[in-house]
Amino acid sequence: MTNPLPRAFYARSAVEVAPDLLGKVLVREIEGRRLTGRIVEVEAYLGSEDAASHAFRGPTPRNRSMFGPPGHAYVYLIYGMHHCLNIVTGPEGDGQAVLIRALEPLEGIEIMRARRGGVPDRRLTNGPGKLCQALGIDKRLDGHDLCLGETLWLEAGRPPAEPICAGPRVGVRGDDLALNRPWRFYLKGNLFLSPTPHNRLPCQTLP
DNA sequence: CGACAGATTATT
DNA sequence: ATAATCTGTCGT
Repeated sequence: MTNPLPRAFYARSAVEVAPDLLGKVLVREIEGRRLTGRIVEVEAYLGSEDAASHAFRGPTPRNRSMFGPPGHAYVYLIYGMHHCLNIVTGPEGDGQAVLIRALEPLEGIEIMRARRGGVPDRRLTNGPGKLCQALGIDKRLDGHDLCLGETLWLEAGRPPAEPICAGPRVGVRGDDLALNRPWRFYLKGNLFLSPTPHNRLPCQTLP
């Protein structure tokens, strides 16, 4: 039996859901094998009010799942070669989502190593494109319902012991407001964070 | 329709 | 620093 997080968990603002996703377990079932990782870094994106969001200018063929119901996956191809996994949140039609930026590998590490070409374990899932490659996530999963408990879903984990930090989002462009919003959330000091310079900057610790 | 930037990564 | 090369946006 699987125990996916319920739709109600996702039916809130991305800015609320994002920090709550830290410590949750992402489960990918592929050919009967479980590949899982603990979520350690995320970024929240809103819709028409967030100049850094794919949803800022409204629906397109690529981002249409962002405008669907919460609790579904939004998977897109970036730079023509890497996939990124988002979790759709908020009310349907709003275009909110949370980007999963880094995982701490839990189960299926052997398979992740094979999929990632034998890089050191520290680099298996420490970036949005890397974790998709490690878990075999691509556009076929775009629009997938995460509340079914099939193929791809999320489960509750132990509440994180590490403090939660918030800072500016990585690699985004937009107006000053979008650049400065502290909507990147991560577990302080975790070894599997993405290799961004922000890791070394002082962070605002959430209560 | 052509140019170009991009929620990235591995390599030079 | 740069290449890999898919999408969307903006300008001609």
